[in-house]
This record gives sequence, structure tokens and C-alpha cells, in this order.
Amino acid sequence: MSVATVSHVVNGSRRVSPEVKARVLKAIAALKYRRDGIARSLRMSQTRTIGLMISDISNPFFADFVRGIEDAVHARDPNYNLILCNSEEQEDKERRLFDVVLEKRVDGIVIVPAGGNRDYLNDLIGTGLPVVFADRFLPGLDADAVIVDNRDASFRLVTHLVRLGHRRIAALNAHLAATSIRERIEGYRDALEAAGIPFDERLVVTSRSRIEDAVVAGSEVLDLRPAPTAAFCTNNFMTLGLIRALSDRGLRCPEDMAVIGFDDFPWASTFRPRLTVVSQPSYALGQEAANLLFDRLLKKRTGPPVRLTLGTSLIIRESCGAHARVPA
Amino acid sequence: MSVATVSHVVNGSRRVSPEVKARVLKAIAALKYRRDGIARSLRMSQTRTIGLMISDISNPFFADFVRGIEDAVHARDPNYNLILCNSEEQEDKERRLFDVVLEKRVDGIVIVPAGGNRDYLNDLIGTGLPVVFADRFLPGLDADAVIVDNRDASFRLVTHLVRLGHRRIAALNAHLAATSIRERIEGYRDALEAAGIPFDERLVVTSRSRIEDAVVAGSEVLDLRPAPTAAFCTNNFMTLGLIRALSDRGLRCPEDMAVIGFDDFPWASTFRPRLTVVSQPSYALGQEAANLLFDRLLKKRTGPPVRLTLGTSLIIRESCGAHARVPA
DNA sequence: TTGTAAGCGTTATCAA
DNA sequence: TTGATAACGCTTACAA
Repeated sequence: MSVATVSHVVNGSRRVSPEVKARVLKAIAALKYRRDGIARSLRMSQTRTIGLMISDISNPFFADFVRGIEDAVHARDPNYNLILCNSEEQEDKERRLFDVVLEKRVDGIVIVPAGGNRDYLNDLIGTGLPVVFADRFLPGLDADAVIVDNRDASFRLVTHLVRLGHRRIAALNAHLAATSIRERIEGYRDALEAAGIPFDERLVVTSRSRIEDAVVAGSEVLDLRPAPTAAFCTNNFMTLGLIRALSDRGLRCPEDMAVIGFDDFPWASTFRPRLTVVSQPSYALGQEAANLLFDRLLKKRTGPPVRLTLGTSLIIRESCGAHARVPA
Repeated sequence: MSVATVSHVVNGSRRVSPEVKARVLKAIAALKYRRDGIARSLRMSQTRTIGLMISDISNPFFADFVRGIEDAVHARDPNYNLILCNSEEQEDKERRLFDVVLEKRVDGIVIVPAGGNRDYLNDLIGTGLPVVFADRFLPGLDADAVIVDNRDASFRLVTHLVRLGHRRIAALNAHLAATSIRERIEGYRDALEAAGIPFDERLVVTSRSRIEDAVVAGSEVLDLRPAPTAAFCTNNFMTLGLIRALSDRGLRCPEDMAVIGFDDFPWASTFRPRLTVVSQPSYALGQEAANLLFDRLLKKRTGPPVRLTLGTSLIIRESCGAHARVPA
């Protein structure tokens, strides 16, 4: 029989007489034939593969996020796969990864942008390849995006601290080129301003976004004089670093310093200090990103870029010193 | 100029006169030409893509493991990418994922096997596709593997508990089809036996390998009568679940129950209770797996399967109740 | 109901 | 130093 016939029985794309079909199926089983997806992709110009550019899969925020994407993608079409890329927030690494993953002709790409590569990304979007920004976006780039209101979330979080009576509140600022962290610092400033507390630049300590660096930055926070009574951590590495710095000095949280952080952890409610945080819907961010991407992919939506903002939740536990109710 | 010429300047695969080369390069830039990796893969029967089957990327053990693979792969050849698959320990899901990822003609595959699909995997290995098992292996399957000595690690961990005087030691057993967990339980039995403590089946409580399930299993452990004074958790979900169960009841660790766990966490030394664990070299497991795979890929090694066993380390902190030295 | 053949964009062989 | 062309394995329009 002909290759066409085989193709049709494999894909069920046209009627094939039962006997021929049976023969084909038998041959397939006997030869352990497996359709060559590469040839298929070449012919159909569709790889059923999606690129995924995040900063670091060992950050639990991104691990959850990736699961959200994967689950949503499989819900739409189980034949799709994800190619994972960790930029580690480095523009040059991000770019090199883009180059290799684009050569593989992914059908679309979800990007948590490191912050640079603007022209590169602009060109990329210009090619018509479906692109969705997630968690952060680059102003001026015309692509779909799913984000959270970082400024508002931080405002609520820091305001909580203010209401507890804190006036000297340090900020541990992760050094990232993307917008999100800047917005968090703005939310911090807003909260101070709303409370009539003057913003003091010396209270914001900047660190590379890794635990080890955050530990030393946390230590700097503890050396500030007059000592702050509380600190706001702009992402989960900062939180981990600060708590470690406290712990290393034998200081206690919240007694010696109240701590609040951006981003939750799955175990944050069971280990001590129980962290008071604002939690991003990491899994849902992934799901929504995947859905935006698929809508573009299938041309179910063709208009101008959409920007989706998901809600955050303030989770008050104990590290802030509010011994109010402790949610699970 | 001809396609051949273009191909050769792109790949530097033969001498091209400077002027022609310049023209080609200019055209490439002008047209934003990007080589089609799919066509290339078809021609060269090589995709520069590696499949990766793990159980769940939100488990920090696997997140680290994946980073180890990625880093080692990029060290060997930065043009390679990883396709990530989360089997969630479900045989059928694992199999479906294999089917789609194999159709994409990955050059090799690193597998943390869920435990089933033996015949399927056997056939797969039979095709000659480079396969490396990691973290676990399936006895009888002839492929390279990187593992740790689970039995020995558990033995040392539980023995530590025994030396502290515990005689009634429960075990929280993650229900997984793979060998690793069984070996851990064996190590537990070995340690008991070596101490002359009779093994009591009622003290091993089995749970699905997810935090939520582990919480209820942990609760069952706490209901055991006479109450165990200590518990051994066979993986990090079990540990998390048990600590949560303790915390939910207002019980304290190690005062009310000593806890030891298999697998470390990056934050385990900074939050309380500080966990005493045996730590697997997750990152190194990934690296070694990637290197074994690449050696096969490049035919640098062609003999019989290799089995690599990496060392584990016992990290004594506080959850075991040994207020000895507390390592960072 | 089935078969033939073009064409997807490369690489590689062979010829010029 | 360069070019023409076959082949990779599939899908699909068209023919039988």
C-alpha cells in the first residue's frame, strides 16, 4: 500500500477500508513504526512545541508557574510540549537561549523577560510568532501579557506593617532589570507616603536575586542605624536571605525584626517563622499565559495585545508580628 | 547564489570567498533569515533536543536536578534544549508523555521512572535511543543509570535516631512504584534490626506522594498507640506533611516527636524546626545523568550500561532532637 | 477506495 | 570556489 494510505490511517484523515486499515495497523505494530514528528513539522510548519523562558526553575514561584502552563497546554492539546529555558536573569544568556529555541521553530513562546533584549524581542514579535509575556512585561512591546498589580500588592503588604506601628521599614530590593521589582518598591513608597512616613533611600538595600547574595544584603539591613524595626522583601530570595541573616545572628523574627515578603512558599505556613506575605497566583499566571498563547496560536483571537491582571492575596501569618488570626 | 553556498556560510562548512560571504551575510541580516532547525533535523536526523521525564518540577529536588542536567548539557553543547515532562508518578501519564516526546525525535532521554511501563521502556531501549535512568532505576532494564544508595542513606539516618535513644520509630512511606522508596524502607528496617529493635509493620504508614496526602498520613502517625517518639519520612513531601500535621495539632518538633527526612531543602537550615535529613546530590545527579547521556549520544562510550552511585550526606540539625552542633 | 507525486528547508554529494 | 540536485519522511491535492 502507499505512504498516503498509511498517513491516512495514522491520522484518521480519510476513509480507509477496514481490511487495508487492519493491515496497516498490523505492520505498524510489527515494525514498531512511529511517525516522524520532525518530517511532519516540516511539512505542516507546526512543531507542537512551546518555548518557555523563565529566570530559574529552582525558584518555587516559577516551578508552580511552569506547572500551570503545562497543565493548561495539555488541557488544550496533549500533543504539545514545553522547551524550558532558564535565563537566570542574564540578558545575554536569555538571548542565546532565544536563538537556539527559535531555530527549533517553536509554535509560540511564553516569556518572563529578564529586562533587556528589547529590540530583539520587538523583532521577534514583529515576525508574528505568538508571544506572551508573563509575570512582567516590557513597556512598549506589543504582545499579550499576564501580570499582577505589583504596586498595589506591595502597598497593601507594607501598609499592614505600618498599621502595626512600624515607622522604620527597610526594603530588600532584588536587582532585576524587569519592571516588577521597581513596581514593588513603588508600592512600598506609596504605603510610606500614605502613612506620612518620609521615604529614606538608605533603608533600601539592593541585592542580586539569589539567596547567597540576599543573605549578605540581609546582614546589611541588620546593620542599619538607627535599626529598622521591620523589613519588606521584594521577592522570595530576598525573604529567604533576610531570615537566614537573622537566624545567623541569633536574632528572632518577628521579635527582633518584623519581616514581610513578596511571594509565598508552599511550606510557609508550617515552618517558623511563619511568613506574612503577599502571594501571587503563580499557577494561575501560568494557566492564563498558556491560554492567551493558545488563543493566538489557533487564531481564536487576532486583535491587539491583551493585558491580563490577576489578583494577589495578603496572607497574614506571624513574621510581621501580628499575632492575630493565623490562617493555615 | 545557491542554497548550498548559503548553507556553507551559515555553517562555515567550506571555504567561501569573502565577497560572496559578505553578500550572504548581508542578505541574512536584511531578511532576518533564521535557519530552519526542523528541516535541518530532518536532514541530519538529529534534533539537539533531550527529553526529560521527571515526576514533578515543583518538588525542589527535581528543580535542582533539572538545573544540573541543563547546565551540564549546555556545557557540552549550548545548542541543546530540554523538553520537560512531569509524569506525576502516573504510569499512564508517563506513557502518553513518552509517546508525544518520542514522536518529536529527541536525541536522548533522561528518565526518572514512575515505576511501570517496563515493556514499553524495554522496547524503547531496544531502539538504540540513548536512555539514562536517574534517581531510580528499573531492575532488568539495560540502560545507564545514576542513583544514590538509598538503603545505606536511610540506614545512617535512622541509626542516628536510634543512637539518640528512640525505639518506637514510625516511617512515613511514600507510595511510589519505583525502587527508591522501597530501598529506603529497607534501610529503615536494617537500622532497626542492627539495633535489635523488632520491626513493627503498624509503624509504617503509607501515603500518596503529595503534601496534602502526607498531612493526613502524618496525622495517622500521630494517632498511633503507643505513640512513636520519632518518625522517618521517606521523601520530602512526607516530611512536609508530617511537620504540618504536628504543627496543626500544636505539637512541637523535636520535643513531641523527633523527625528525620530523606531529601534536603534549600531553606531547611534557616526555618524551624531545622530539619535533620539525608541529602541527595540532586544537582550532581542531573549533571552526571546528562554526561552519561552525552557520552552515548556522541558514541564516546558504547559498551554495556554503566551504573553510577553518588554519595549522600547526613545533615544533623535539630528536628531529630540532637542539639549537637547545628551546621549552617 | 487507493495511489502518485509535489513540496516543506535543509545538508551533502557530485559536477562544473 | 560555487552550483545543481537528491534525499530526509511526512501531508495533501489530484488522479485513477
